[in-house]
Amino acid sequence: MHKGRRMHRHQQAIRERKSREKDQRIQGILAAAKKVFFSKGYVRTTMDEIAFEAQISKPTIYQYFKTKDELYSSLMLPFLEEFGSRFERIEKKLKNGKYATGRDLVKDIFRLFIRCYEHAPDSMRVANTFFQHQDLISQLSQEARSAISGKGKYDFQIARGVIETAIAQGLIKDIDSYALSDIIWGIFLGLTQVMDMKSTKQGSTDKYLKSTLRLAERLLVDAIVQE
Amino acid sequence: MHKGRRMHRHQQAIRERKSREKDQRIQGILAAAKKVFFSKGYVRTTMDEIAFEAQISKPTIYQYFKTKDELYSSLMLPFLEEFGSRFERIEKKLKNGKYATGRDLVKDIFRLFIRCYEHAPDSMRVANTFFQHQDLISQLSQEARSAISGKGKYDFQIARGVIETAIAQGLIKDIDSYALSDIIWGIFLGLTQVMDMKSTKQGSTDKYLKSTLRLAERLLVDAIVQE
DNA sequence: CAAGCATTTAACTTATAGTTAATTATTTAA
DNA sequence: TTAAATAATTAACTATAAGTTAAATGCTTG
Repeated sequence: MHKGRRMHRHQQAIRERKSREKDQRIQGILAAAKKVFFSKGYVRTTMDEIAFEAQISKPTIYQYFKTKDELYSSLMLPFLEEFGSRFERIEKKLKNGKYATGRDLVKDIFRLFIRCYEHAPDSMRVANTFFQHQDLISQLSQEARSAISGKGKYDFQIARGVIETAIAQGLIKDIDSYALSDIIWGIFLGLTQVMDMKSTKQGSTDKYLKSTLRLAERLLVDAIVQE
Repeated sequence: MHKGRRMHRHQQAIRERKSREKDQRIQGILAAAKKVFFSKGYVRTTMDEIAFEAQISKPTIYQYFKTKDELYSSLMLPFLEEFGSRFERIEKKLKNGKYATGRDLVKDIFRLFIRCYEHAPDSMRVANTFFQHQDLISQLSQEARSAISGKGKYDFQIARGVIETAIAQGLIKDIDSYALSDIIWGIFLGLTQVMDMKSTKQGSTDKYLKSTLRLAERLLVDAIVQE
């Protein structure tokens, strides 16, 4: 009986390691893919190059990702998750009555966007480019599609919930929360893109993006904060 | 002598017709390309299908457009031109002192975006997706690249000029005109994209986009108009 | 009618996504 | 220690699409 139980624990441990290794492999592929997709763009990225970058063979990639599209889309998930969890923190703070003014709330929301951008600017760009490929989304496997659009919808929802709570608390003016949350997302998405359009090179862009976001924040505060 | 002159005029007329026909051919290709690119997206669009849609053969396309990328990018030009000329009209009106309030000016700017969107929503979307393909731009022929980026820069400039003039006239508050014009472009670009993200289907989107834009307009007016 | 032009046809080359089967290496369980 | 299972690699393959080419066709002009 003892032996049987030890055995079982051993197998358990092995399964854990295997799953860990599998995860590492997937992470390795994702990291390589992100690097190549970001530097070359979707169209000019080849699976062979990703395999080379990840130091594995091409069929191995296909063992973990059905298609190029699916690999590309998978880069979105961790990013959307980070957005969501950061929003959740703001939501918690808001529900605990930690925001004295709407200004503070808006400041935190903008800080969230900037942090996400700073934390992973390449992911951010990949995310932005992803949304242009509407046609890709529909081609994904059911699984991948529902995972991504689910996370995306969740992020939208939680952002809207934050706005609604803020309105209920009288922190910001009574405005259509759907539209307002779309506007805030839109400002951020649009601004990062405008920046990318204007300067082919990077570098000084980040600083300018941040100062422009600060102005956008100020304008938004002027427009929506309840005095 | 008479005969020689008539001859010359005749040749001239023929050259004109030829150039007109050439232009028609190009327009036909562009129209077909726009249709296919918009319905299928860049990746899944084939040159054979564009040729079929335009009712010409594939090599003929390559007579007018070096590559698929260049054809894709060329769809941008008329769009950027329309933007520019609409902005020029606003600029003229502004310089003639036709705007009594900043609110009227902002309203016209938003109307401009909505008109461009209504007039050619597919171009608008193509334009949006175009800017994600940073990698495409660098691959274009010198000619195509400078034409597009030139027009794009011009549009940015004229928008900024309008804002500066409005500030000088005391219609809107004294705000960094570069940043403010980026924010306005960003709102529009971002919002159309957020809309595209949220609804895979179209239809009701347009109405919702317009009402959201109206809210954005109101917020912007509240934030930047000088009272 | 002959010369010049744009267009088409039909083939081709090249690149890449995606797949497969045989082989090799590694790990596990007895 | 060894047989079985697992995972990866190799090296091929298919299919599709971009881009090219040359010869043939037809239309316009002089």
